Amino acid sequence: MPASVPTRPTTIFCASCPLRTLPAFQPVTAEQLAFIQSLKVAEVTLPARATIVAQGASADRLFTLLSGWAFRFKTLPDGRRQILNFLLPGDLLGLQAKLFDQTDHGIESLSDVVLCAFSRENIWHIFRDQPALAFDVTWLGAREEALVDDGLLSAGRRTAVERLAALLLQLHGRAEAVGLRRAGGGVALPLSQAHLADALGLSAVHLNRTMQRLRRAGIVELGGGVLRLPDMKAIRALARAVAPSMEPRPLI
Amino acid sequence: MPASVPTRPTTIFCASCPLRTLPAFQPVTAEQLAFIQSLKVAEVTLPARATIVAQGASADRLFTLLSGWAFRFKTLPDGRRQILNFLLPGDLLGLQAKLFDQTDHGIESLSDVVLCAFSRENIWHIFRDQPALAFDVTWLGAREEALVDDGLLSAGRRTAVERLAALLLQLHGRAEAVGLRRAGGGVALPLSQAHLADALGLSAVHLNRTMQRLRRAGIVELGGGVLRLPDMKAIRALARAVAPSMEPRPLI
DNA sequence: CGCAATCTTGAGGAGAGTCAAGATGCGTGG
DNA sequence: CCACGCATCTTGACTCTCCTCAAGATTGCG
Repeated sequence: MPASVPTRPTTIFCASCPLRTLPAFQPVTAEQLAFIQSLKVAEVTLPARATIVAQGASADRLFTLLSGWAFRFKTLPDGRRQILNFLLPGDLLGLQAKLFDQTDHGIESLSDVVLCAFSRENIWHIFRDQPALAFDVTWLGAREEALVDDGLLSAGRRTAVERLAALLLQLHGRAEAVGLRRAGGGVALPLSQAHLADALGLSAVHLNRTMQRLRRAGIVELGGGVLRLPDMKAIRALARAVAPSMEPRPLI
Repeated sequence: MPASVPTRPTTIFCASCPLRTLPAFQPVTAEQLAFIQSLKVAEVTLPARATIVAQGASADRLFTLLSGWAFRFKTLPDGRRQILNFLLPGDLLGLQAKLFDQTDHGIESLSDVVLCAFSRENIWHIFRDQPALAFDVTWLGAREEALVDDGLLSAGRRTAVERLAALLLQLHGRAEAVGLRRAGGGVALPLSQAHLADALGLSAVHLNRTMQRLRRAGIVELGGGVLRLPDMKAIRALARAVAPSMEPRPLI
């Protein structure tokens, strides 16, 4: 896994950003769009399993995930790993790393990813020149915290089945919102069971058994990188989750 | 527990805010100080165990905790509760509630608290008129997320002893930083064991037994609302925690 | 002085972890 | 085209951490 991030020249213009056409994202003014374009210093393509931000490293850049999946994680000295949350297209990466000069978590790609890179100084320009966009940065940070909050509720107080149901439900909804719906009614989900286990605070073995319970109950179909939830009502009841708000969100 | 928040006129001027004298907080310019003062619409005093923000409610205000302790939490429909993080003087409350128009977590006081209240619109004024302060708001939000990240690492991957050690270490450090040091070398800690259990994803019974292990090992002394950590080296090793950065932080 | 919340202790059980082995799938190269 | 190797998934057996239920001891406070 390369610790440094190769770059190549920008190839996608924000004005024709494929994400912006999705209803999940708020519209922006022409001026804001031009500003965002001016922030973008590079486009970065990485394969699956690449280190995007190393744990403990200082990040010199901030990214928006254009396509693909990634996750934030922490590891303890003896190797135990906790996945903090998953990152999907449109999500902001490295805000903490940027603000604190050092991260105590890493970010790794799950699939091939394309990232829009913003330089360190540019972040400050947002706050200075574009208060509405600065507000959006804060909003995206708060949304990420809300995801981690839910993960903590899961790890702390939900049973294994509830945790898995809640996570699959969340990922299904998020993937759908960014246009990852598949023909058969499912969504692409490039996670191994080991990833799910590390996200939920379970062992891989126990996660596997829990998954089979949901499968045999006809609530989850997962295989070949595709997730289908045939019984949304049942899985929502299991997760004891409230339907997440589907309001359009900012995209920077 | 009152769901609404009584107010009384402002009595403490930001210029003479007792928190600002602490080295834990960044200095501000006279102009910023005046701006912050202009944001403050009220000062709120609440007793222990009061609801500051109800779970599921929309928050019309943002607060800075001036004195006392509070915590953010989520509950499942059947009553299981997870404490997300603890709030100490200088911390910002209700940012998520403000940004999302509705919270799925509640905030409750642990001790008598005094809050500085900012109105909903004023938050926007910060972004429009004071980019440096807006940046600080984002910073405080990211810091809160870092705390939740650590809580998730604990709940997901640390053993009961490690979790407790990590939390007590964190709270000890934070309390010290805001001047809650006591004569005997400890810090005030107004938490019941039930609170610690709910923060760590443990049952109250198991937390009690875990606490006794740390006590008998001479690593923790907790009683009468005072926490002492006689063997910092041992508890840090147990928690497998890195020493948190002690850089001055923003105060709004 | 007495109630209520909190803390403590015991006993038994269940959920989840560990260890270990085998099955399945897949990309690569001979 | 098949064989090999590696990663992932699956299953079984056993263990142990942590939970639940239940009863008592302490403490603080009106």
